[in-house]
Amino acid sequence: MSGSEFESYLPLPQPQFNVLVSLSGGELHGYAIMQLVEETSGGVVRMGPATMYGTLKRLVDAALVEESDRRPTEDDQRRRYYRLTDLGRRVCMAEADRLEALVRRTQRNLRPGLA
Amino acid sequence: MSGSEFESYLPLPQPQFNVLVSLSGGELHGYAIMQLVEETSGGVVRMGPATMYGTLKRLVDAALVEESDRRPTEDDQRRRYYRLTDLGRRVCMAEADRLEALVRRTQRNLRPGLA
DNA sequence: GACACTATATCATAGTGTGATAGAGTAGCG
DNA sequence: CGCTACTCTATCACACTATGATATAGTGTC
Repeated sequence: MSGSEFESYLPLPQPQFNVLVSLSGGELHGYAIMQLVEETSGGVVRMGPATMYGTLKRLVDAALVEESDRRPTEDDQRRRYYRLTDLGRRVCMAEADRLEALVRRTQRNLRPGLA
Repeated sequence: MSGSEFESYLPLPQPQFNVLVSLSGGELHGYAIMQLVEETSGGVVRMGPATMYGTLKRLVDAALVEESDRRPTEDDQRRRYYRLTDLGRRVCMAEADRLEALVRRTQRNLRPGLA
């Protein structure tokens, strides 16, 4: 009837979706995610370390994200890199589709009739 | 630098956005919103009464939604109708724009490279 | 008038989100 | 070097949100 079999993960809490989207562009370490989320949202979405690392932990526990063992040598050794799992990629897309429908409905209802 | 002046309301908690989108199609009573959210999400998003009425209360307190004094005569008298305020309409659009950017980024990053 | 459903409402609790804070590694500089 | 500023991960304590369960009452139908 509906769509994918990932619905049990949906709707994704906002910080989790933000992190998944950030990682959709390639693997990153936590601090970089924090900065990226703030940057790409134009400063609207601010994610402090507590939100960041808590969210990351939940995503790893849910197997949507995994830690990469790769550590580029020229890197700061503290950095821990994370990447999407295949499941995470699919869930992220499913959530994006869900949100897209909401966005379209909003725009259809609200754009034409600006009082 | 950024966009609208509604950023202090963003990001909107998910249930609040769901309610605003539901009301973007016209005024509704609470029970109808509950059903509409579940229907339009294909059953993925389920909003029980506690979430519904709690969310509605917050939206009214924030002046994004207001109760309509109109009561269609043929109606069940218990029903209380709600509608978007002008502010609510703008905030809803701003949130939709924010989400649209995330959705696009996800699709751009994830659609092409389906392993 | 009994029964199923609609409709609003609240409580108690679980689960998330968040600022503050800590502490260690890194980089530059005098 | 020793100082300072910044990066990076991490956790605590608290506030806020979300939710299932439950209550109560109106509506419709047989």
